[in-house]
Amino acid sequence: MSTYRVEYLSDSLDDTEPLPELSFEDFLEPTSEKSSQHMEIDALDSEEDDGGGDELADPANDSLNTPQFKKNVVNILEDKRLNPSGVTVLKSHAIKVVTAGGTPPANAQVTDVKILNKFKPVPSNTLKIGSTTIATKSTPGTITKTLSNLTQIKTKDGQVIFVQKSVPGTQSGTAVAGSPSGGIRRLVAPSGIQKAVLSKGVTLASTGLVKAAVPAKASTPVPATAITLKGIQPLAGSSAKAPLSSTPASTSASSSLAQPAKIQVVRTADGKIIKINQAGSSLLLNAKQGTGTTVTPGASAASSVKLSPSTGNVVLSKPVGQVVVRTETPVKQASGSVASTSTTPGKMLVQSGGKQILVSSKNIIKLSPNAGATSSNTHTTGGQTPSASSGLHAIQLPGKGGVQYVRVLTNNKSAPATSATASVPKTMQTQKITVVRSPAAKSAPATATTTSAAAAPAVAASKANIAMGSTNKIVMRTMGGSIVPLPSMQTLVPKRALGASTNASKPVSAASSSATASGSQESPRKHRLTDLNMQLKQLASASSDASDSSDAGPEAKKPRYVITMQQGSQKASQPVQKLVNRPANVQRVVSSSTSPNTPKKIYNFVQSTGTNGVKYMICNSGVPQSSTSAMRRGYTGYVDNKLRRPLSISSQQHRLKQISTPQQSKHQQLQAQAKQRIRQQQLPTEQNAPTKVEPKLPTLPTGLKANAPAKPLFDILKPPATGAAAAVDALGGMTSRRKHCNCSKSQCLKLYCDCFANGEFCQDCTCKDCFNNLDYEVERERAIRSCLDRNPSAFKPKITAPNSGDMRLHNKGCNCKRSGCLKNYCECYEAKIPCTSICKCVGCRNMEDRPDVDMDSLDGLMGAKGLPKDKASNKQSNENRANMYFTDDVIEATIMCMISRIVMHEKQNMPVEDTEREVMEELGESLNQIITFAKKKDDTSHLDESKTTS
DNA sequence: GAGTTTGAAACT
DNA sequence: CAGTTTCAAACTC
Repeated sequence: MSTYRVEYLSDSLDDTEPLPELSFEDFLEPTSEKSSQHMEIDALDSEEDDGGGDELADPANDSLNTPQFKKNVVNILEDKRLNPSGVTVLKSHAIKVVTAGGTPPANAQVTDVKILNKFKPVPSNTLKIGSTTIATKSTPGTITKTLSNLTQIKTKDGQVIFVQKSVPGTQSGTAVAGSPSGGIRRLVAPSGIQKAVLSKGVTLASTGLVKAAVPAKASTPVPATAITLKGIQPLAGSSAKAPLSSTPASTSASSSLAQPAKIQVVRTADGKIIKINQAGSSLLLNAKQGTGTTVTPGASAASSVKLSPSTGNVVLSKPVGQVVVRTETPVKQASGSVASTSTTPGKMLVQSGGKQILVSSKNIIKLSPNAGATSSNTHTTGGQTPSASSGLHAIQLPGKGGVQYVRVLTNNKSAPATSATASVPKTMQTQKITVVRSPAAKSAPATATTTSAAAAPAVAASKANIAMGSTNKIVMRTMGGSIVPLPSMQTLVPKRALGASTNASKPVSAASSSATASGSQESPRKHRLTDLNMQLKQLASASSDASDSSDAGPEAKKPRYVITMQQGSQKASQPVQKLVNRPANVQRVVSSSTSPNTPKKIYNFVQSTGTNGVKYMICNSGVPQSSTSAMRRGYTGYVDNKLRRPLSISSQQHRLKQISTPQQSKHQQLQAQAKQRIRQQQLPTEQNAPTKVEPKLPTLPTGLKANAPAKPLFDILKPPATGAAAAVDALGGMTSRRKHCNCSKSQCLKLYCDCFANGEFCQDCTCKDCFNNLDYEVERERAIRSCLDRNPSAFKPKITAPNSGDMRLHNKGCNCKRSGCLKNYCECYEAKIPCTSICKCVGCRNMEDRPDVDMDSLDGLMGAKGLPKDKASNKQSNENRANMYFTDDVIEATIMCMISRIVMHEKQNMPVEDTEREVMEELGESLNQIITFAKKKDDTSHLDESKTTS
């Protein structure tokens, strides 16, 4: 397929990759109808389906290691936590609107309108349209007067900008300043106002024209008069253009355009289509760059829109229609959902063809399912609005939404421009907006989170996310320059034992007592980690390779701190222009070990796409593995191997493939490369036959590895194959799977097979008729799916710690009858955990206090020694104590401190080594503080207790 | 290494 | 959900 499908964070995407496709469904408000509608759309567009469409509906499939591209999801800034102060605008999404006519100051006056999902804060330089502040603090200009709904802002340099303020209950707050009369609206960028960013917007070509239709009156379906806005300047554009002649008399006083607008609004011959080409930095609507998705200036609509039905994504293969900015008088919709010309107050309605996108919240663009319900525009297929057929989109700027401009490309292709829209009655037409990341804006993808347009739930979730304010979110910029949202503490805390908290706690535990194995690390986190890892794989910087554990050899034994983080997104604080992608998402920070004796620890900063919103994962590995014996069914050491599940792997692989191989044509190539990689892996393994230890971390599907320039997190985390270190699992300190499977009848496609169960490809196994390899990926995927059908949790870890600090427990419990749970037949025993009440075993002897059972770790730190069945109740107190000091705030603060260091160093272009060192130092300091505090607290509490007792 | 035992997974 | 079968690892010799 020509279009890229992005399932994961766009950060990982190459700069050259187009922005993820957006479907209108993505913008729709979560409604029960969506799914159905979506499905319909998919069906309609099935021809364009990449073949992955069937998977869309099945969330579980995400985990599958399927070559298919399931989701055409564009993640846009979802789940991102923005730095309040930081500029969250993605450069790629940013569109600069330069008003014409102004006297260009030295600096090109570019007004950026930001439509950021969940991005609340607008940088000082940014102009908020809508209720939000228009004039940034930097702008010297002041609001001189207000015309009706328009506010005239005079910039310091004398430029005047008219901004229509949102009127409560109305769709005011138009980003575009216009003459009150409804004539030409001219945006004059105040000097202070720097940029208008369209997060999901349509790309404006440098030369492209932006046509603004100003309906004579609100609710007029068809803009009575189209107004062409000149002066839209691509980010890169420098030349200013004179205001369009077509524009009605502009009342706006702003005579001076900022600078010669590079962005040109081109009106097509018929006047319907406006092409906007982006000069280098501008956004492209089409997923593929250079495929004609970009709107080329000129009459002919250059951009094509593709609809990817299967995924629900519609790629706009057809020429991009005009972008019409309509400033309609607010009209209330009968139903909020239905897009009519009138938009609900505070909402922005974007109309394209017969489709409308309603931007309900500031950052949300919603497509009203019922295009034609109220507004005539909705169904106008080409007829009424020439643009409809041509893909003309009207954009209404709501009031306070803060969303200013939206580029919308109609999907002409998938649905015949006119007929399709009309034919599809009430179901919203699944036009999809392909947002192409501008080359300049590399970081944008990072912020965008992918959501499967096809999957209704996913859409809803995405919407929900979008709807949600980003206020709570914290976005940290990683060293790579990517924005890394911090996990919500809710997500982190509960499982912090595994995640960041685990890491944080580890040092403490080590200091206070014996280092506790983080064997309880939960699979979910690992999944996220793996997913992220996979996603980030391609981004890994070559430079970081040096620190790669795989290569480390001797280094592996050293205490190691690995910090992986995504890169590529712009810094939150930095202006859009400065955003630069960095190749490596995952970076490992090898701490100059403060103490050589400290256990190896790997910290991973990972942004996960998990629904829970966990963005960061900090995994501590390197806990001395206590268990040397391989565990049956893949349970080894502290962490069962099943943490590494095909689910995550598959999904990762899948995603990676999608990312790395935007085009399926590359798939085979990837496979070939992957195979070669496998061979290469095998070779060393064989050479190292004595240990014959596989890395505990699930071997990544080869396909995933193919494109990754840098090693994925897994690879990074992998202990060196050589030496005892090899046996240590980075994540859990587990020994790697000691044996290879010997399956003879299951073809290694059932959970009988440890390899399969662990999400690994068979490698160096003695199995027969093995299908657990890339050669039979289809079968493998089918098997995975089958397993998931039977048991959605089939690939989830069997042994987890319910809570941080909890002892690991078998989720299902064993069912032993004859072994007394004292042989490795017993999964509990094999995992070296005592049986619990969950178990159905008979004659269980796998109780507490078994010397051979390793119950250390946090439990040990807390004084908990194992958790027998009857003592499960005691866990709580221990947990409480464990959590006492590692509160969410503490953890988050620690993480933030570390990240802040990274950010700071990055800004200062400091050497990575220094950054690593300081980050580790920061961590150490934080831990020391925590420990100190904890000690004081304990002392105090003891004193209090003694007093009380006395 | 062959055979047995065992219990999870798969199936009915 | 329970019973049975299948399966591969664990175990024994």
